[in-house]
Amino acid sequence: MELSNIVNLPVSPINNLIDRLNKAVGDKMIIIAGRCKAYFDGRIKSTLESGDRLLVIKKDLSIIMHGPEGVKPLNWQKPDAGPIHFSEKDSTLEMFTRRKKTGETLIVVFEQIFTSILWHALDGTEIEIYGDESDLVKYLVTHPELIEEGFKVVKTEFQTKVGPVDIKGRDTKGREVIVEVKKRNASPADAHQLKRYVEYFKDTEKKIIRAIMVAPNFPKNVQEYLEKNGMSIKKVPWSEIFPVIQRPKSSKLEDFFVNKKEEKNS
Amino acid sequence: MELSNIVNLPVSPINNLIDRLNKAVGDKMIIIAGRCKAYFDGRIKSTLESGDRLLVIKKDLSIIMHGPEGVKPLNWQKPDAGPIHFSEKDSTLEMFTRRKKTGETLIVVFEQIFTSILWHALDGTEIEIYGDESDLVKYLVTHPELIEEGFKVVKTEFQTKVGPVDIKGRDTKGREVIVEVKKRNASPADAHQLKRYVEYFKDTEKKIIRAIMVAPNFPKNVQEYLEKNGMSIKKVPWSEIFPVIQRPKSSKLEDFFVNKKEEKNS
DNA sequence: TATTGTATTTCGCAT
DNA sequence: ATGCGAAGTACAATA
Repeated sequence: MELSNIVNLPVSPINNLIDRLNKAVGDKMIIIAGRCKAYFDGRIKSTLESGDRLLVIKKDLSIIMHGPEGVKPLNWQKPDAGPIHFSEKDSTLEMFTRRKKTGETLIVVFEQIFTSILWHALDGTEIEIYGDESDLVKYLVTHPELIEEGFKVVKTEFQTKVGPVDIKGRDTKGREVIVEVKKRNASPADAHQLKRYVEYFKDTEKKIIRAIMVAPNFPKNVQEYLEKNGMSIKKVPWSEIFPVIQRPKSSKLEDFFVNKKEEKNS
Repeated sequence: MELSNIVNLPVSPINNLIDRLNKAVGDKMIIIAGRCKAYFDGRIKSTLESGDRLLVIKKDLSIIMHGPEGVKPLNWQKPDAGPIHFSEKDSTLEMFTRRKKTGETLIVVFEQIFTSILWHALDGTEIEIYGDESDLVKYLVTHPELIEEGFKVVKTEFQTKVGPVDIKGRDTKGREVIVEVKKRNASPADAHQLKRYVEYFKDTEKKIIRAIMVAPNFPKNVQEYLEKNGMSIKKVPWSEIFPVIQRPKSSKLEDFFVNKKEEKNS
């Protein structure tokens, strides 16, 4: 990877700054720390009174403006915001952008600029994630006993008219079973959704089918609703199966599963 | 508002840098542009191979790490991430934080630092937003004919045992009506929720009550479900009522409504 | 403090 | 494109 270069821009004279900012748009990452107001109009309108903000314009023309607190930006624009233009307005620096298609408009007016940086930042490799719901299904497929003793997986993650089914299988008595996998505690809506699956199979395919909901925990009313309607519950503590680590070692899902199996066999 | 101060930190000697970073944690906004790897472990795990990143640590101990593209951070931590500590590891700068309660861990290892900034950024006034769901309800209250000819509002945004009700009112025949307001197209879940309200009133208060769902549009299946279950639909094109503007003029919801009324009267 | 519901949700997938 | 559910959702309001 070649070396990135970075420039700390002098903020005055302002004409020179504006010129360099406009030239950097779409090419370098632009970082401006300053005091500004902002106006957004799109699906909603918002105005932001004067305050200290960190404005970042990336080379894909996405815009992010952060205040002193919180993870969520105060204003933003998704990539390809539209032409971004800097100009001087009454000795302030104004950034204007308007997305043609949607009319979303973001205007930022800097009264003061504390520092400004242009950075030719380069992509690294992509992020890898595991532990999402699809991974939970994959994990259950390799550990079907977690669902029920003797459970046999037949099919996973397929579509039906009433929605996607996580796992279909058979129990020890050969009965058909559908399994709904939840990463978080089961909600009433989840329970109702599962019931709709069962009714779908009963109504349209004339099949009585068992249903098991897998989740780390079940609120009492949800558990009652499920059991009252002939469905089963199975608690699976995902947080223990996908535990937090002290220090990073392996990043691949496969490696993680291998480790888990070794632990089991040892 | 007092003047913010900002410091562009020399990145070497590294010991001095680490010292100043650790002292700034929780006090100043820390901005680091550099090449780094990152490791996160929490509800999911993620690893991020080496690349150019912008790391921001705010005074509320929220952490945001951005790559060269996109609005969404590559890694982040919500406020009060836990103790954040910088240290030297084999001539790299390592940031480590672990949230005690959840075990969420984020480690960032900088191989190179291009620039580093400490900024005593100050809060401005809060953002004002309008056009959110609560504003839609307020708008309907001042324009009840949009719901139904002759509709009279009785009560808005109040709680019931089955959840919040947007608007309660009476129709021309004096019948009680509840109105569910949606900013986006109505979903099956929305329809089901509204049905639960009706059933709640029927079961627990022994009242037959009408229900109207307001949304910009209704997918066919949702419309069928609603009408089959005795509920009404009303299309309200919010995008035309809250249009995008060309240039910001007024920011207050009240002003906007005033303008709308003037337009109507003229 | 825990739960609930909105969001310029965003994001991804299937239709 | 549209619809629908999940998200390391984030965040505010509420019980």
